[in-house]
Amino acid sequence: MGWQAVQDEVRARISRRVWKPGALIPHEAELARELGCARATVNRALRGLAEAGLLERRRKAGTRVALTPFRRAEFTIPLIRDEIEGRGQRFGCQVLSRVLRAPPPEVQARMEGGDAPILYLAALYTADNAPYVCEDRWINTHAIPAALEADFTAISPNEWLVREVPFDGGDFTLSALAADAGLAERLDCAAGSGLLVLDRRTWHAGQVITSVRLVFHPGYRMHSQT
Amino acid sequence: MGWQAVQDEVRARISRRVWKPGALIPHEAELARELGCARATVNRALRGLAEAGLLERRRKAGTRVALTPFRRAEFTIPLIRDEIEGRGQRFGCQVLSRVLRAPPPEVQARMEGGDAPILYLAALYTADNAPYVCEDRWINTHAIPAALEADFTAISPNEWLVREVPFDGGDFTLSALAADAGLAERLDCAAGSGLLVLDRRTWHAGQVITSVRLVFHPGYRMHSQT
DNA sequence: TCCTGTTTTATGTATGTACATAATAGTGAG
DNA sequence: CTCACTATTATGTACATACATAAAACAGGA
Repeated sequence: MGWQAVQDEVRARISRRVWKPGALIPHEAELARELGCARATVNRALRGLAEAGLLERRRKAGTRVALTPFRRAEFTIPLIRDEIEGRGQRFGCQVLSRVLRAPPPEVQARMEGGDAPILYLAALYTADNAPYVCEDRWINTHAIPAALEADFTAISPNEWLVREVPFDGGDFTLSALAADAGLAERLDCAAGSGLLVLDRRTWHAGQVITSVRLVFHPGYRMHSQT
Repeated sequence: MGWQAVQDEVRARISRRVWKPGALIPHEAELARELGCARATVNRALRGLAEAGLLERRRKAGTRVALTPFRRAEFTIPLIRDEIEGRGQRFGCQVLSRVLRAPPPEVQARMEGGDAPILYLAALYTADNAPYVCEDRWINTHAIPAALEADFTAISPNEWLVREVPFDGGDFTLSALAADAGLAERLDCAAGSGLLVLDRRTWHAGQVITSVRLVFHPGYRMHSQT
């Protein structure tokens, strides 16, 4: 029995409630004997299920079925160009604004960089010329001076950064917003529409490289499976 | 060198661009020799980084640094009670409605169950008596007849289902909505507020068990890190 | 040139063994 | 009874070895 088969068997037993939520399951050595494989194989299978949140494991205490499984969800952050072209539509990007300016207080807080002027970019991404998502981006020009020279009409800010700048992590939040007059115009939608908002920060070597807010067109959805 | 140390070393080399995006990295056996450990250890480390999206691996072709890392994001679906009590607020749940009725077409499509009447529940979750999130839930009573007898005043629908019903997967979408008059009243907010919406489906044995829409109070945010 | 079948190679998986580690369970002294 | 120490035990990790598998690279023939 390979580790995938062991996983399937364990999943099935949990699903059929042979092993109930919160219950202790047999230890690795016993499962290995029962299923006719090495303990390493069982370990591989159970470790995977624990990472998926289906099991909870502790040394000596053993392995038990999670009380609330499927709480962890994974989704892939959209690469806007791929998302649009993947549906057979034509991708477009217009840079609406590009200035050096002092960030507003909430951006200062997010970027932890004080009130020195940094690069601000406003862009609109379109699918078949229809507004798809608008982007407000702040770039830490102290960490990335090259951003001052980059030509963001030839390549989108996001693609330039991904290509040119190393980074090693980030965080983001999802929220909702009602379209004010300015957003309604940029996204060509009714004022007051509910809009999905993604705020993202990207890090490298302990510094915030860039902070970006994406406001999606009305009706946009993010999907995920568990 | 343990597998964690190997991971750290590889992360560092990617971060410092010793290995650039898209580039091939040395194969496992060579890394094992260089770092002074067994191939299995290197395999464990690299497999983890590939799962995290930092590397791309293919048999025979080798391992290369991902062009767009950090596209995968994981977050934990909130357990409403925990989320509220975790902030030191008082959790509350009122069931506003509970009827057997034919689901509207979009719910029929989501539940793949036709137009036979099923159980509909509307509830409001509160934090310190302030509306926190409102829930519209449909329960497949053919799969879960016990739901017809359950007392959802003593326990929230969500908690009852998690406790009583086995399930083995689900999916969800995140979107945004402008509050209409009804939602504004339920959530005690201004009509037209932008609201975050989570639509979730839960499966067991090939059937949709329950479909639920959560509409969060204005200003609600979901967080994640990569 | 193009197709086809063969070789080569890097990753993927399985196994037995050994030891490390964390945390429970048990023991004994006070 | 309580505290401190010890033994036990299930998981965690490391390693050497072996074989499986996918896919690129190569060779040979039409």
